[in-house]
Amino acid sequence: MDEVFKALADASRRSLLDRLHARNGQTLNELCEGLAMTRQAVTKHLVILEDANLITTIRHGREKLHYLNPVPIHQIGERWIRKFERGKLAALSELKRQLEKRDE
Amino acid sequence: MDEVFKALADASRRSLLDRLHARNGQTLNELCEGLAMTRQAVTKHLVILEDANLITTIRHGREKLHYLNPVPIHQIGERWIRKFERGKLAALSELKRQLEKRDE
DNA sequence: TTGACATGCAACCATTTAGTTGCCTATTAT
DNA sequence: ATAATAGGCAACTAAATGGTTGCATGTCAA
Repeated sequence: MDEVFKALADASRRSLLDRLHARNGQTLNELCEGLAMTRQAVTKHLVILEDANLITTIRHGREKLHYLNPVPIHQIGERWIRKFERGKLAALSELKRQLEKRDE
Repeated sequence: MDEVFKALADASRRSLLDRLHARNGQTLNELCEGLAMTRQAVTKHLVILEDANLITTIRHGREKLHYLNPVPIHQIGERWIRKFERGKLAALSELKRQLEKRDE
């Protein structure tokens, strides 16, 4: 879980996930196109994404295809985000109450 | 948005958010209790969380109370997580198809 | 079979990050 | 008034991070 959060912390990596979301199964070179970064830098990002299980790769001859794995993202939504959303309204009204109390 | 992802990338900071979720409105010293970290380290984490708008603070005499702001977390769920969940089933079946194709 | 293409590996570098220590300031309680 | 308490500021450090360059390897096409 920590690996996933760390992987998502970088804007370049999130953008790579966006690209794969737009078109799944791209090669390394395809993912490099238009980025202000060397191929090796992109490779490193992809390795981090793969270690976090956010993408899966398949060698196809001399090319490597990258596929999005949406499961970890979903899990973050389920196990983390939702927990905070449950208490959302309660937390906000509590905050409001305290803010008003400050001016007494 | 980037600030929020960066803020969430650290396990200590996520744990601080958890603590506030369990009990809102804690002081700095309360948040330090039981942590293997100096008070100053915790302060730094709290500043990062505050800059990312994940918490709000109120000075109350000589103490500083910390309140959770669930809005940015909710936004990540809305603007980011959900986007990937939409294509989830499609992506998985596509992945399955490709994995099977590999063995041809 | 040989050249071009797609990717991998490793060493190196600058910056950011997470943490520390030491000292200072403001508020409260005795 | 003064001691204890709650927190703030700044300088420093070690390790992690994001990037580079140079070279090596494996695969495909002419």
